[in-house]
Amino acid sequence: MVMAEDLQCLKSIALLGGLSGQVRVSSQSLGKELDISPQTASRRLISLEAQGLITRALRADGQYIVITGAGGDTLSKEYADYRSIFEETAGHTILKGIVIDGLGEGRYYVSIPGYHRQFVGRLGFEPFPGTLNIRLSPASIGIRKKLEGHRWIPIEGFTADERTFGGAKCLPCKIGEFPCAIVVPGRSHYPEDIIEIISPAELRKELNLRETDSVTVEVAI
Amino acid sequence: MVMAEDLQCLKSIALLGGLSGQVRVSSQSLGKELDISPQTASRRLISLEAQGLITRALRADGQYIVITGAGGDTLSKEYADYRSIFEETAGHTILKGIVIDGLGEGRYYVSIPGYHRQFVGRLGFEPFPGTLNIRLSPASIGIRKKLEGHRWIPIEGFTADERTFGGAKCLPCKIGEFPCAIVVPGRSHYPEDIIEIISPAELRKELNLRETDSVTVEVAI
DNA sequence: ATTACTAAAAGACGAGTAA
DNA sequence: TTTACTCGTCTTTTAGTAA
Repeated sequence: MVMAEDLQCLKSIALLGGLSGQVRVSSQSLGKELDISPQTASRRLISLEAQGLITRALRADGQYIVITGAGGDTLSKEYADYRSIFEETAGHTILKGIVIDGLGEGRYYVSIPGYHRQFVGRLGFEPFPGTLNIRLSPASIGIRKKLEGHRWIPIEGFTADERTFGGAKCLPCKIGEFPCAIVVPGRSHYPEDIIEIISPAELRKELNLRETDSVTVEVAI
Repeated sequence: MVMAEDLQCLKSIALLGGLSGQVRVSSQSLGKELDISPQTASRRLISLEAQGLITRALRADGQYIVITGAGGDTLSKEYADYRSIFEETAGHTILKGIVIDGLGEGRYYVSIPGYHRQFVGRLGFEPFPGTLNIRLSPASIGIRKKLEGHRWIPIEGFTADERTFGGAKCLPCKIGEFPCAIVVPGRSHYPEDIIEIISPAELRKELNLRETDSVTVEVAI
């Protein structure tokens, strides 16, 4: 991983136009920009070059710098991070994670008529009796939080056979081409890194998913 | 200015959802994420809190962190930097700089009939006899480089009175509500931090500009 | 498991300097 | 003016430890 200071330095060069072509930079000018000494600035440039992030052409009056492909990639990744912090990806949000084994609870709940009826009526599909459990990647946990503000479909709680069944909420989504929904129980303190998916298809079979396989869930905005 | 490492740390918290609400972070998990020791991670969090960029609620099992408004602003500035590196601002590009005194050359050249005729014909306005010279800010120098790929309007060179006059190119733009054009001489090695503006209006007078006043030039894409 | 201290080790910084 | 070295200083890091 590129060190934070090097990245900061690379960004400055990019702002000066280093991605579009040669930029004249001196240790002093760069130092002023970043509030560091010219010596340190010089060292940073040497370091960036050693990492293959920039190429330098030294002249008497300074150095002409171009950001390499690798350097551009580095910046681009950083940019993607910021985009995922501030924007929802145009039109859809992506959650990534790995398949984990559920506790078999999903299978039980989905088959209870009081829930089943609501799933069919409000989601528009007949859920396969079972859920796909996904452990989200750290970054996806953050993205998932933003989904809280979306239009979740409520599943009402009810009483049957002298037992109370709690409410829940669903968010329609897709895995590959399969329509799905994220289901979150209403009250209980649900772990934030895990989501449960229901779908009319048996996703594990259809997508040939095993434990620890990675999956991508797409939520339309 | 926020230190590069602190910023990196703040970004990680944002990716985990710290902008939308509380995030549970431990020194260890953060350390793993950033490839630093838990001790250092702990120190970073303390530092971020001291700078008012996050608030922390310590519990036995870790700490619950929220990014403050100031923290969000910091990230937002960074995001803006990356946007200006990778995107052209939607619909228009902004160059900023300060007014500097020209050498009076502009006045001379604009009044030469061979040029004057072309300006009128190709730019659609009769230029005031004089140019506004602007020294671009460091960041704008980078942005200006991207403009190289735009559709510049050529001004042909010619010979008159046994003298050759070199070609140039123009890029229509606006300062405030005044239509203008950036003029760049064809051959000569023109300093990259300076642009020359022509306009039908006497901009210095109309906009009450004096030396070192800052100006914003808007180029439509 | 945590956080966060102290103290030793490592590493970065910038002044000075040469080219 | 530059770059980039050396070197002494100071900061940062991490191990160890306590709570």
